[in-house]
Amino acid sequence: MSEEKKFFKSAFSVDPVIFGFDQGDLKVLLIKRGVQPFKDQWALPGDLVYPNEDLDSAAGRVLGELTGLKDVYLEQVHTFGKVGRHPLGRVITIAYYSLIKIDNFEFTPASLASHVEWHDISTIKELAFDHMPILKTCFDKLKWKIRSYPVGFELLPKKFTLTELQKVYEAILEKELDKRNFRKKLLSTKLLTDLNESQKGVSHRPAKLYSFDTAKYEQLQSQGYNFEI
Amino acid sequence: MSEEKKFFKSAFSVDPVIFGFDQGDLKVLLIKRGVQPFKDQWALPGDLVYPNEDLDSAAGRVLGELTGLKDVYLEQVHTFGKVGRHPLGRVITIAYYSLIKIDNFEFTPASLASHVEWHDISTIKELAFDHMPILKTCFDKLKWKIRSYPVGFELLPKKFTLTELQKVYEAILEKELDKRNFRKKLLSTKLLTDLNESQKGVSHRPAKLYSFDTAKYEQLQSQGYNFEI
DNA sequence: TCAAAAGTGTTCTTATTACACCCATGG
DNA sequence: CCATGGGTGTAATAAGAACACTTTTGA
Repeated sequence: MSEEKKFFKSAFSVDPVIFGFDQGDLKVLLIKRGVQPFKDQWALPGDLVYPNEDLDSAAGRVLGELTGLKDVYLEQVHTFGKVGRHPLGRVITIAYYSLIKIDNFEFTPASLASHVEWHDISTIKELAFDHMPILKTCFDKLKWKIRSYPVGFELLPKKFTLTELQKVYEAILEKELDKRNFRKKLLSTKLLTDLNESQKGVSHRPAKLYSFDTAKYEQLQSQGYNFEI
Repeated sequence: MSEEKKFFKSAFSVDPVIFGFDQGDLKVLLIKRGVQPFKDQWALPGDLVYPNEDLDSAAGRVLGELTGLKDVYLEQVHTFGKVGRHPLGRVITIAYYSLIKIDNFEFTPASLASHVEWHDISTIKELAFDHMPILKTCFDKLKWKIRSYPVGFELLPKKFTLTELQKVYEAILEKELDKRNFRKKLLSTKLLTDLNESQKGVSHRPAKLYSFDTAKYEQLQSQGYNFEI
């Protein structure tokens, strides 16, 4: 046991990559660091995990403190643990990504205190620590995920139009999709509920609103159904 | 900094799930624990990560100590960190899976010392710690991986027959595949080199031997090619 | 009446599935 | 000459890709 003491001198953190969607662009929530190391640089909003705290809970806590949101989509991606990646000691970090509905987002006191901002993912060129590769890994995972699971909806309000949904896919996959094929595919899943409502106040033909039928998806999934785009 | 001291009291381990393939069955390398906790129970061959050791290196080291092999296929899968998952303190573990060619496998002194055995994956019902869910998570990842990347070859000798390869896929995917369609698909990738050699000493028509063209795969992949089964 | 985005089907091409018989070898 | 696994092709079906015009609304 005393032999093992030397091992118990490490810490670990969680680093959630928080994705949002607005105006046709995929956004990432970053904080501007107020303290050393990497003072005044943009970083992912990570935190150390408490000794009595589960990893997923820690990621959820960081997310809640920052956004005021509970019960959002959160998924572990990869653990980064290079020796020397953190100036304070041996700290490995477990990366998560989260999908949130930006319109629900409220700045909490904690997030007002420091600088917290949405950044268009395509404009992020430099981050503190090893946060650039973490961001890339999480984005790649999201790219894969959205083709096999219906997670795109997590970025949209409950009621959305098909064009909005298509723009989510286009922003994440970084390529344009054919409107007719996209609609055909999505509607053929039978997982979109036509709400018989329309957009209001747009100066063009108003689009129909849909919602995603989570219950039906879960029921189909339990029977072996796979959502594929 | 003293405030942060309380965080630096944790340890982390790596737990590689080592897959092998023999006689048509997918195998996992397990050790029988010689010490408490979980003495005399089967477990994944994990170890604590040294303070000055990278995570991937640690997983490679454990693998090398146990099997005598270097440079084998190794991939990080997921990090398990529930409070209380380890009796000695806060220990989170980073799970890896590895694919090795069983015919290269040699017991090293380290592995002779303790009990080390290949177990047919379908027969494993109970493991020490939280190693059952770790095993399941790694197996699920391998199932996914083999459909999108040519990793099945890692489990076979350099020269193999198409039937052997098919059996690898069937063992991992846990379902039977059509012989003609499987061969058509694999040969259409143009990534198998026909060695113009045949099996020797089998009491039936001898099968042709193939090898996987890694260089060609990497070249195609860099041009955006996706291997899909 | 104009601008802007919504909505809608068909054809062509490609990939997937299902399926049965002859072949080469060792015993 | 028998038992064993190796090796091969085609037809039917399903999925994916390409493509252009009409509709509805607010200004």
